[in-house]
Amino acid sequence: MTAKAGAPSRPKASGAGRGATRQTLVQAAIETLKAEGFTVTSARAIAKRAGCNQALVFYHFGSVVELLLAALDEVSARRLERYSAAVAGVSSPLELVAVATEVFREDLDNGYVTVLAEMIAGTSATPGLGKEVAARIAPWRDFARHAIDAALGESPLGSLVPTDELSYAVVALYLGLEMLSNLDGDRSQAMALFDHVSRLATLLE
Amino acid sequence: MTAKAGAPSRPKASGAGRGATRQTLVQAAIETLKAEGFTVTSARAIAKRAGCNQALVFYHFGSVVELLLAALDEVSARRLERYSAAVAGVSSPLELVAVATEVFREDLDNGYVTVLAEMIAGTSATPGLGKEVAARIAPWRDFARHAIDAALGESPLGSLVPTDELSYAVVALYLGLEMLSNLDGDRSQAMALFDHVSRLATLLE
DNA sequence: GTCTATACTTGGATAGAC
DNA sequence: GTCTATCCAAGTATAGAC
Repeated sequence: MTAKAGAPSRPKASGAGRGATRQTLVQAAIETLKAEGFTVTSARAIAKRAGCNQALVFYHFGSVVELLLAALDEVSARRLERYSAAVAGVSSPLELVAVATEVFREDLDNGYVTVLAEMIAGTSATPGLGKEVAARIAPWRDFARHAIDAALGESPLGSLVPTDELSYAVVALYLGLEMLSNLDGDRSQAMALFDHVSRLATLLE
Repeated sequence: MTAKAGAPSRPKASGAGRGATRQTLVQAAIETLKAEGFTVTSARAIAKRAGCNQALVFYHFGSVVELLLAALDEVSARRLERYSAAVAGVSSPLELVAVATEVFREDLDNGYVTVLAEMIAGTSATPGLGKEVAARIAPWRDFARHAIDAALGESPLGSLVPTDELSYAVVALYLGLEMLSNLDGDRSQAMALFDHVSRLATLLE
């Protein structure tokens, strides 16, 4: 076998191929979703941002929705990587809250969760999309559970609050806070909340 | 002056007029948003459900977005009325959680919060829509704060957790839970969470 | 106040040249 | 693999008859 990495003469409808144009389209899809929203994110809009032709969307991904799912995959992967790094040294609730506050700010600045929110928005428009999006959120919850376990450790709080349900609530709350903050462009309310939770965590130490 | 209730010879672009067709259109808009989602909720789709002509949307509301905002107004008013009635006799955290569980189930069954979620979704597509939607969420938060105040009463918990920030978190969490539950059509996770919060509230009594 | 008809725009998707 | 050209469907919005 040669070292050639499998020339995609017949490209798959989905998956994270490494072709240059593919990656450009995925990145352009992310930026369009963030800047314009689901309803405006058409094949033409994405292609324009990517500096290529509209037909390439269908050649590489088969449909616009497939490209959008690839974009969500990409964002999700990037964020999980970042979260994992940020949470690596955490061993107390106070530290975890500090990290959560920081990544929340990052997500808001970069519009990462907006991508997810827009995909959720489009869910009811496309049959079967809901299941796909839900599958891409599952790892976030797993991650949250893991981080909470690590932070609570042997503390008595761990038995009082089952991390299973707590992690689900955390993901829901995180999503809701991002959406509300985006709505009126005012993050101060969410930040005040993080602040207070941080103070509560201090009391626990 | 006659008893005639102000014949709308020149209809306003917004507002909750009482004309029969207006109300029919608003109701149809709500149902279309719930069943089809923001992206599919066009003037044509709404009119079809209302059993009238597409042009009437523009005659009565000026644009599709204005009609959608009127629909959100209507849903918000209905839900607040229902919430207020349900929460009237509540005087303890345990009772409040029970009521919250019940209205959450109702909202999910009837797709009320879906309407809000879809509007939030469409926010990035229409400039200025975000501010309008945010203004319509504000009363929900006021209501939550009021209900929490009433349930916590003089309890020491009231001073530990500022209801100002707690009410914001509750609205965000509620929104996030509805969205996640809708995504995969599985409400059991959210229900398990309500269950556990209820058990925690019991411990407080 | 409600309808039909229509002008105009945008988007998904495909065919075929290069 | 990328482009041009094109078809077709659907949407917003308006004009004008009734």
